[in-house]
Amino acid sequence: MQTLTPTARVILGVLGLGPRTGYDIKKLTEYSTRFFWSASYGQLYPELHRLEAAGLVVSAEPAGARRRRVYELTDAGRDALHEWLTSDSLMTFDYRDEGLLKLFFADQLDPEAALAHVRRMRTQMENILAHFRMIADELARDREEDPARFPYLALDYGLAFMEWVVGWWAALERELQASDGRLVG
Amino acid sequence: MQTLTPTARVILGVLGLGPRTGYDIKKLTEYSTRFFWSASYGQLYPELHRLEAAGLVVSAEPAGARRRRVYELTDAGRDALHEWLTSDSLMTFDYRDEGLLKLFFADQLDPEAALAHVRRMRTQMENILAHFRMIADELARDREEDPARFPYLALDYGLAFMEWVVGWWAALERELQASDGRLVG
DNA sequence: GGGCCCATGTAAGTCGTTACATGATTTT
DNA sequence: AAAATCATGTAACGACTTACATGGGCCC
Repeated sequence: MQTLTPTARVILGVLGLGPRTGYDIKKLTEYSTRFFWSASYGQLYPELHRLEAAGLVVSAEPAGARRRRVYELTDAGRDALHEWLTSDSLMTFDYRDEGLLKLFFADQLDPEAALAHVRRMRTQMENILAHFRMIADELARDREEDPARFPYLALDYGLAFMEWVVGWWAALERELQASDGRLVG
Repeated sequence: MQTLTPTARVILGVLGLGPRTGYDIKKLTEYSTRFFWSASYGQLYPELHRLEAAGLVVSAEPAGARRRRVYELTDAGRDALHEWLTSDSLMTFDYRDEGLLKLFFADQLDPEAALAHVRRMRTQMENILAHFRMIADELARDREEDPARFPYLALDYGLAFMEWVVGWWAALERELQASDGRLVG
């Protein structure tokens, strides 16, 4: 059995929750896994076709006015999903942060410009955090009727992570401000 | 002036520190920015050619036995670098974490399998952290003669980040262990 | 009737990694 | 003499995003 492509992993995971259209999958990931695992239409639809050809999912076109194709897992698909979830091979862990790259080179800037960069970065991270909190608040409302547990843990990770990030940049900002102050005053 | 490609950003940043060969740039990033901004030969060499054609860098082939091409910034290149470092457009911030994706779907596993996943993830993150500490220790030795300041801040970020990550997974592991214990005992 | 959401798909372009090919020099 | 390191490059492949094309249904 060959390894699932990156996009196949989200697809199977989502279909494990129940039958969905490609559109449904996109919307769900947009709202939940997007921060740590996104999927775009350009990947999603072709991958659904490949998965069906490989026998891991089947689709049905329910009667109804609107053209739509609902996918669900086959037994083989469920096996592949379980195999992926429990396999202990190395898991993808990618991090790319342009703000950190600029910081790395900030010796090439004068102190005010470096401080300005740190401030910009702190602001940008605060915006992402604010967006996160909005989503968290929206989800908190449905939580009582939702039997799922782990999605909230993933959300907690995102929230706590962004809080940590904002804290790190804010602390650096204070530090640089203090040393700038000493130079000027 | 058009935006620099992702790889061009590291290249100009590194060349801002002084003349380097493509090989030098690779090695330096391998040891430092790799965690948050990597560069492979397949991107590096072609991009160096493009940057030279665009007039942002110039190369020289120094006399010597070994075939090598040393690049350095032109004035235009230095301008482009400064422009990038001080621009306030949105900075790339990508995060992809397969362990978190699996956690998101962990309601589909039985409690022991979910706990096993969390344990695996904690272990994997601990290994990355250990690798980080090794690099940090090596760098700490040269630090006294090194006038640079900001690269060490970026390293600190990486270290502190990985510590936070390990802490998060370890805490979750304890939590799940406790609730498993209640079910079993 | 207009605007929004549902819904599927493709094409083009960008970005990136891996593996390979090649060969010189230095170190052990 | 062998192994490691210096050094440059390309080809093939994989993954992803964006923009576009198309059209139906729902709600105000």
